[in-house]
Amino acid sequence: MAYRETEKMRQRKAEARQRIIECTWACVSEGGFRSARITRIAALAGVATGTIYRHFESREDLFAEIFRLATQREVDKVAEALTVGESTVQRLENALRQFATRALKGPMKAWALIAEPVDPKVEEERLVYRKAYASLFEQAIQDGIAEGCLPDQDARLTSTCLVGAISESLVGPLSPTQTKTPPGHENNDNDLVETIVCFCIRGLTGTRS
Amino acid sequence: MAYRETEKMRQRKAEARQRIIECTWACVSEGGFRSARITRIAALAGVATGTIYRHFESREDLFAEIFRLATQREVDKVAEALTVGESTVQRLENALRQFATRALKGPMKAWALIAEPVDPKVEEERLVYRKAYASLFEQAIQDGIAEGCLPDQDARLTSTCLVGAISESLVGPLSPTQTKTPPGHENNDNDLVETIVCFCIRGLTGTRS
DNA sequence: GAAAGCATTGAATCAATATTCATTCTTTGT
DNA sequence: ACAAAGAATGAATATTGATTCAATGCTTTC
Repeated sequence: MAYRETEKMRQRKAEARQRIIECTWACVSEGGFRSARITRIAALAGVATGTIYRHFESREDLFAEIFRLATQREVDKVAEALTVGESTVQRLENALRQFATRALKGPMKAWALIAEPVDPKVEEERLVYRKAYASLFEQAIQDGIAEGCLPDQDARLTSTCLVGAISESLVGPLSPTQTKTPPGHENNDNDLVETIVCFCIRGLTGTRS
Repeated sequence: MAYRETEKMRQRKAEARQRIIECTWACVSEGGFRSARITRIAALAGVATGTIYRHFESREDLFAEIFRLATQREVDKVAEALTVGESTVQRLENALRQFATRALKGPMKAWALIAEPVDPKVEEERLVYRKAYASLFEQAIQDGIAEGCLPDQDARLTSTCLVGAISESLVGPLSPTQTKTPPGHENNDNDLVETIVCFCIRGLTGTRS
């Protein structure tokens, strides 16, 4: 026996894997999943196409992993936002605002994660993460109900409605075919976010606050 | 000159086209767009694959057409529901309920139209029709604002929120991987619909009605 | 019933990349 | 320095249905 995997090698491989992940995300951020070519990713990462397949089973698996990592970051941000605020309602508002604002800041990324047509394995991840968002909201809503600041409701369902309402109302603005704000509507984004948040909070609270 | 298209022929062609459309919709109703094979459609319609291409430019075009027809039916139903009811709010409730109820009645069809990952040309149609739904709601909301029974709001955006909230909360139940209601939850569907409608109406009105 | 023009057929072709794998290069332990 | 064990390479291959088109069959007109 003359070769055994050493720490140095393990690290080098990890770095390659990391580079592949980063370059894939770079490609996706630029044009979504569909247009991200393995050859391009390999070139960017400075490896051969074959090497990618030592690190990931298949293109779909690679994409699923990228999706998972990227979305987890977003979920974490929302979870974090959900801890900030005096009242439960404020915390929810904060989280919704965070979600929408971040999406509008990186439209192509958000589109890829929220609305781009993707292959089954990635779509599966998407469903998982939609549930993850919904679960975060669900918990907060249940807290709100317990505190008495939200009317009794099926928290699971209404949390899903929140996710749907935000996502849908962002799809138009995010859509890569019409990403540019028409002139004279520059700080529309703020109004957009506020209207969505307002709708959502009303949906939960049933008040005009 | 020995042949000119005659009425009889025109009709025969129209029938073939119609049959192709119906069989395509049958396939889609069964497994969505992705799994609808041209060969299968041709076989069902009793024509050769090549024939399909005299009636439609391409698979995508065929699908886009099928999507248009199917969705238009749904839009019409919603539009119709929107005319029934004493008050604007009741009419909106009615329309939302119609949308959700019909989707739950044909889960695979609804999934194909609302949530299945589809090719660009079909996705384009989907955007068009989401706007169509939103426009219907938008008009009603504006009426409501004018009448004073809805608070002032960006009708375009809140209508989009409605579409998003319903669609999203239906996606889970519709998803072809988990179409069966778990035992003991048989008439969940009604509660589901009512909760969604309630959320939406609250979102619009800001009251607990 | 014959010729001309269209429609239909479906096996063969195409297209577009993801994926493979024989070969080459690197690392490791003695 | 050498051999053993991996790792990396990237040109060649595989895949998968959609799409084409030469051959065949129907309709129509005279």
